[in-house]
Amino acid sequence: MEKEQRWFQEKHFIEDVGLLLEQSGLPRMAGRILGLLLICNPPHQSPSELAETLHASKGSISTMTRLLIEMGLIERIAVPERRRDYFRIKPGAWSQIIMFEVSEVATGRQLAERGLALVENQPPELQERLKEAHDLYVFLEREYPLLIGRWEKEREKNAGKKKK
Amino acid sequence: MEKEQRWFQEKHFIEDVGLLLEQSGLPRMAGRILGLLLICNPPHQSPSELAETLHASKGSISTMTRLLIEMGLIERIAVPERRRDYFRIKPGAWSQIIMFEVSEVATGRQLAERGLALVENQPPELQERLKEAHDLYVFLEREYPLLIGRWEKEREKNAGKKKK
DNA sequence: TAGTAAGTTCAGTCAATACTGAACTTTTCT
DNA sequence: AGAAAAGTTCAGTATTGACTGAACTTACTA
Repeated sequence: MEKEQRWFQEKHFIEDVGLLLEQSGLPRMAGRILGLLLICNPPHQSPSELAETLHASKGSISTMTRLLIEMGLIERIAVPERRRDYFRIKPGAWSQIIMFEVSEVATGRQLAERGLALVENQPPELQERLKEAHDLYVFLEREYPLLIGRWEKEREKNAGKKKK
Repeated sequence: MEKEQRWFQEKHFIEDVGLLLEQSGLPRMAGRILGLLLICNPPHQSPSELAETLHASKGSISTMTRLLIEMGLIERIAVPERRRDYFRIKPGAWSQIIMFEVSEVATGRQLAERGLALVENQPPELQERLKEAHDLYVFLEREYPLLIGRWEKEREKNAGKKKK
C-alpha cells in the first residue's frame, strides 16, 4: 500500500531530525516533535495527537513542548472551534537554533580569556595555543550574527516575489 | 600559598573546557585533556602526566588521546632524549572544531531535502516551514567555510608582525 | 453540574555511555 | 636479558538524564 510506504519515510525523517538536533543538545523527543511539526498536515498538532503519532507518553510531550516553547522554537496557536491549544513551528525557529550556537561561542571566548590570564607569565610562543582559540571565538562572535543577519535580509527581500 | 591558588584556577579552567566541548559532543575527559594542553608548561605532556594531573585512569587517557588524534585536535611529538611519545595541541585545532559544525550543517541540508520530498504535494504555504530550514542550511553550507577561510587568511597575514 | 477527556507534574525506571581497573603488550633501563 | 615502567585493550561499573506511568489538575460536554 502506497500510504504505508509514505508513513515509513516520514517516521524515518522524524527520527533523523531527532538525531540531528540531539547533536545540538536537545532531548531526542524534542527533536522528534520538531520533525513531525515540519511535515504534518495540518501544520498544527495537539499534545494528544503528538503523543499518539510519536508513540510517546503524554508526560514527555508535555515536558518537551514546554521546553520548545521556552526556547522559542514552537508556539501555541488557538484554532477556531477547538478551545484546547495546538502547537506549530514558530517562523524563524531555524535561525533561533543557529543563534544558540552564537551564545556558545560567547562562552568559549570568555573561557579563553580566563585561560589567557593563567598563561600570562609564560613565553609568548606558549600563549599562542590559547590566542588562536581566543582569536577565533572573537572573530565568530562578531561575524556569525552578521552572517545570519545577511541571510534574514536576503530572505525578506525574496519574500515579495512568489517563487515558481 | 600562591601556588595552590593558581592550581585551583587551572583545575577550574580545565573542567570548564571539558564542559564546553561536551556541548559539541566530545566526552568530558577528552575536553579536559585539551584544556590541560592549552595551558600546561611545557606544552607537551606524556600519557602518564595527563593521567596523574587529571586524576584519570591510564585507560581513559589512552582511549581519549586516540580519539583526539583521529579528530585532528592533538598530535604526537617526539621529544629529544625521551623515546616515548608526548602529546600537544595541534595548530589549527580550533578551526578544526568549528569545521565539524560545518559537516553538521551539511547533514541538516540533506535531511531538509528529504523532508521537502515528503511535503511536495502539500500547499506551498505548508512547505514554507521546511523551505526556511533548507534555505538556511544551504546558505550556511556555502558561507560558513568562507567565513573560516577569511579568518585563517587574516590570521596568516598578522603572523608576520609580532604584536605588542 | 457531574462526568469525561485532555494536560501537567513528578517520582521512579531504563538505557546509553564515559570511565575505571585488571590483564596484557610494548618500551626502557641497568 | 630481566625487571620495571609505560601504554593499550576491554569487560564491567557507575552515572547521567530522558522517558514512562500514575496521581492530580484543568478544561470541555451532555
